[in-house]
Amino acid sequence: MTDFAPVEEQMNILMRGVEFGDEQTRTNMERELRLRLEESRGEGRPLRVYCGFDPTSSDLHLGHTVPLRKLRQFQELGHTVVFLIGTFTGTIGDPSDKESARTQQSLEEAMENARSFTQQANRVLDPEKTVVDYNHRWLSELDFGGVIRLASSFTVQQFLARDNFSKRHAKGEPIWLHEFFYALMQGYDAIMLETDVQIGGTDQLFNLMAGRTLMNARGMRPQVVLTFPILVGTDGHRRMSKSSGNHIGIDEAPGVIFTKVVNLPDHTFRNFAELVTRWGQEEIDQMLEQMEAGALEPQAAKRVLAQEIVGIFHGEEKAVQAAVDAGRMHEGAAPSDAPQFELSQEMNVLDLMSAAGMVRSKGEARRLVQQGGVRLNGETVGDGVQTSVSPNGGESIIQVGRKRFLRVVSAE
RNA sequence: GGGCGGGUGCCCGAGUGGACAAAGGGAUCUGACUGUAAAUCAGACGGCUUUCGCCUACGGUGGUUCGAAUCCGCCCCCGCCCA
Repeated sequence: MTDFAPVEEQMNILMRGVEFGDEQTRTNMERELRLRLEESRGEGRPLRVYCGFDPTSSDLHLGHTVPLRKLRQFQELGHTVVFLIGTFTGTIGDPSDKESARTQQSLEEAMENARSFTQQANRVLDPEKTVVDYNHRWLSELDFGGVIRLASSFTVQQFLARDNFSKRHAKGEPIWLHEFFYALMQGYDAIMLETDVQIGGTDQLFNLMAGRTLMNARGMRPQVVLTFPILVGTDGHRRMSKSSGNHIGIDEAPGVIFTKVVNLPDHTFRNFAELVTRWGQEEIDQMLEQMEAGALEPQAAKRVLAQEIVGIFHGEEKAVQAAVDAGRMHEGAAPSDAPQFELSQEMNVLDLMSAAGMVRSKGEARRLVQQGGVRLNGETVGDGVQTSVSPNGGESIIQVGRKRFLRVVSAE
């Protein structure tokens, strides 16, 4: 039998970073969680905690790591964590993201994505203590009568009250009927998993609450829900997501993550520091104060942040290297992880850029040269056709703009 | 089922027979400036091509026309209102 830490000690860790946007909800959830922890400790029974993830892409980004790290905390306190992959929900399309409201994937695609997804999640979770499950297992078994019974717990008004739907309704944008079922599906997940706690982003509050409603309707004890602030993307405003193209993937190269973090708008510092670093609150507040007072350059602060984030996913060594590379790039030198191209015959700069995949088309390469954006060994290329590189055994560096580098070496 | 309004490039959106690879904005990229940022300014922004030019593109398809994103037929899809 597991020995659990004192309840207040657990509460301290678990409630950190939790945000509901509503005081009453917070008070209620805090009370319910405390009660469950007390029971858990008394009975020596771990709580079942879950969070669902959409396998819409095969890569995890920093936004995903926020709930993952909370799951990790539950694991470390001895509770059972279910990493649920929305293999079925993914085939429906997520209404929280208007772009993907209609994109529906096949189960095969979802399973395929789920594989690398899980692998990446294991960098944050403790694989030994994680139960991985897939919701198509029960959702695809549900018959129409079952769906209707779930639906009968809600009114249309309840759904229309949801921000996401009411906005689209007001603007005359499509709201698909199947999107309503998304909440039902998530709620059904909670029922089937018999969860004690479900966590998610604040944008998921409605869905998590729907789970409570459904559990209640079934005579089950409603799950405790904990929600977390949304991590913004590299644009500094919209929620981080791959489809918005403002994501920072945890599987991206150290140098890429480092650069993306340093280039974040200053005002996102708190958001990132609180949600994706291992730093304590005091430490973060102190940095913010120093920045406020002008004692700490935001740029320098973001470099520290970048190194911390790279360190979390790639280790300290890579993080230091990324910082060094960033410095080199600033001076116009190629970073250590610059892609390499093996040249076997003399080529002009345009063909070379195109062959190496630095540009989408030769037209783009031509334009970049015209705009003075291409340098060969530090010298701006004036004519992409006249300037060529030959495989003479040495190394040449082609640079596009400030951050795209290519090492050209001779093929054997 | 009926009436009306729509479907345009990565996104939003103008364009209702030739001057349209298609206004404008956003996103993105390059240059200047700068804190490797933001803001600002300048330029670029379908593909091939040194240039001329050619090809592909305005929901789909078939027409009309010397010529269509623009007109006509059929089909698919969305919104609003009525039932």
